[in-house]
Amino acid sequence: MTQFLHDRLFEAFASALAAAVGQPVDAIRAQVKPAEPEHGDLAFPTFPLAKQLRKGPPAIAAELAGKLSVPGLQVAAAGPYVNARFEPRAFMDGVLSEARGAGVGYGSSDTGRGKTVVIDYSSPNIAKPIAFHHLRTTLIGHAIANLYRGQGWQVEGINYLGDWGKQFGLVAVGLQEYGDPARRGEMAHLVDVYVKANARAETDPAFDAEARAFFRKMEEGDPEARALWSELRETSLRGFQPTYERLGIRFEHVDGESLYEDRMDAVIEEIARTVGVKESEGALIVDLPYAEGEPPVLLRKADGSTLYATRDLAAAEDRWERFHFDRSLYVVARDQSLHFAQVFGVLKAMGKPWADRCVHVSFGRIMGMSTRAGRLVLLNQVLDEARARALEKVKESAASGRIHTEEPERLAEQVGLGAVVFGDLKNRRNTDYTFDWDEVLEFDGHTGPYLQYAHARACNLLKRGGGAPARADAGLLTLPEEQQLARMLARFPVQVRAAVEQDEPSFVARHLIDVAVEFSRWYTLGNQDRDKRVVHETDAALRAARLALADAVRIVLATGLQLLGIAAPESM
RNA sequence: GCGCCCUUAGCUCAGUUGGAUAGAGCGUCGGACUACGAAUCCGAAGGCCAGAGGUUCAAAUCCUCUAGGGCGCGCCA
Repeated sequence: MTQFLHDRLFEAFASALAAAVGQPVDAIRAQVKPAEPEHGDLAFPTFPLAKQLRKGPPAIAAELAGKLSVPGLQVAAAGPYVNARFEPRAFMDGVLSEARGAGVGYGSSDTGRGKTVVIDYSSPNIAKPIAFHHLRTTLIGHAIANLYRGQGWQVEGINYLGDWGKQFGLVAVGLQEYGDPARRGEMAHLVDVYVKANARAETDPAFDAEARAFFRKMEEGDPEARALWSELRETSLRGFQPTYERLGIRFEHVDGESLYEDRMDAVIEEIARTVGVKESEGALIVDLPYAEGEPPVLLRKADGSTLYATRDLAAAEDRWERFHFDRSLYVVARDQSLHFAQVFGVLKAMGKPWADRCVHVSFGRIMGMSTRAGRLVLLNQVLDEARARALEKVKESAASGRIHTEEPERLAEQVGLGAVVFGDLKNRRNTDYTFDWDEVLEFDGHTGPYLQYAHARACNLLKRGGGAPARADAGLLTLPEEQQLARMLARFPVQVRAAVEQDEPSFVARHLIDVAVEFSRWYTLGNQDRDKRVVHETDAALRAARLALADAVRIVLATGLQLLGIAAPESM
């Protein structure tokens, strides 16, 4: 567990404190906090001890600080706190060798070796519009998959298509009414028809009944209905593919609810046998005692067709049989938390020992989406707009001679998507965040392009300085900015681990900002003071040391961006 | 009506699971480039952490209530 430099120093401090206090390390560990920068790196408040020892916190802190002697740490009391500062030279040396020794991928570990995680993400409903809000499950799921892979997990990413259900009936029936034969193979056309059919069904019960009838025919295996279903599914999949490609997403599996149509009876039978089902108002339900007042789970409608809860139950079992997972994640909007509580509750009631390995990784809504003429904003529109805006910037930079690029279009794509992707992932996944077209496409401030820019500058420094030095004297890096930067670099693996543990990519996103801020500050010192330039003009040893630090920054930024699914161009 | 989640600077969000004077971006105002790349950096103004109680040595953080908002609640997914 204590594999990274920061972990080792933390543990050393905690165990020394534990010994001095005479308490178990576990209890002490929870008390050790990050310190305010001016006080060092780690802090231990003595208030809880004060009560037990009946002494004042400052006295205890002073006494403890006097007792502690830990290699690599400078321990000092400050009021009621015992603070530890990482011994600068050794710490800097440790950070540089750890990060540069690991290279891109720094922060990875093998803690997940032999373990399997199933991740259900993106999972669009076929024949429904792919709007901007699909971005969240897609990007969060992708980042989580990358994070688990980095810790050695076997990742089974599943794009679980909503390719079964009444909406197909709606589109099928809608095609007769609103379809344009010439546009039959177009995804946009399907969306068009779906939107119209959906609106029609709201007010026209006869139309709605037709759609239901069509879906029932699908379930019964009617060849004509199945042929149309198959065609619509193909059209949709073709329509999604370019979006996944530009985001760099590939799924291990593309499944669909349709996969389980012939397992419905078996699942219902098993539930009937283990949990018990009953009929209510013509429908088949399972009434769980798990929570008073919670609504029952519907397994089968009065007309005999099944519901998505039934299919999710079958899917969960299937995933267990296929992967014997240690965790099974469902990256789905929080709107559906009741649904997953029900599905997991049924699995538990069925006696599935793996039921508690299933986790609903929920995320909040994107508010205020109906900007621009009250229409749904399509995902590709946003990505295209981002690329177009980035292209303007790229052209400006090229015109002013700041960059040279052979492929401005490609760079614009990388930067534009970087802005959109980071704009989403920087938010904690559970917050409902407000969509603001201008903010998502913003390239100034702490954004995706800010990280990419910092990375490009680090790359450029290495280019100017003749590459990353093989050896460097860490003792020469004595500027406060350099120390602060080293701190941020050392915390990167800790943040990555936390991100995996809590399925929270924003931890990585926000930490990268901290790294880039410290790097930019350090870098800019050289504008005023040539002696503080990274590529020092006269002192070769200092230049090597600073280039080594820039190299470590480059590694952390590249690694973090890769985890988030954002490109890291070397020049921009 | 019942359940879940929110409310922190003008706006958008952090706040390491209870610890030191509450932080950042945008916006506003003022500075720094014939450049180790200004998509950058520095400074300033801006907060009764929705409100009221409570627990604690210590509360933005935990508990209760109130107000405001979002979402869900058997034949959609």
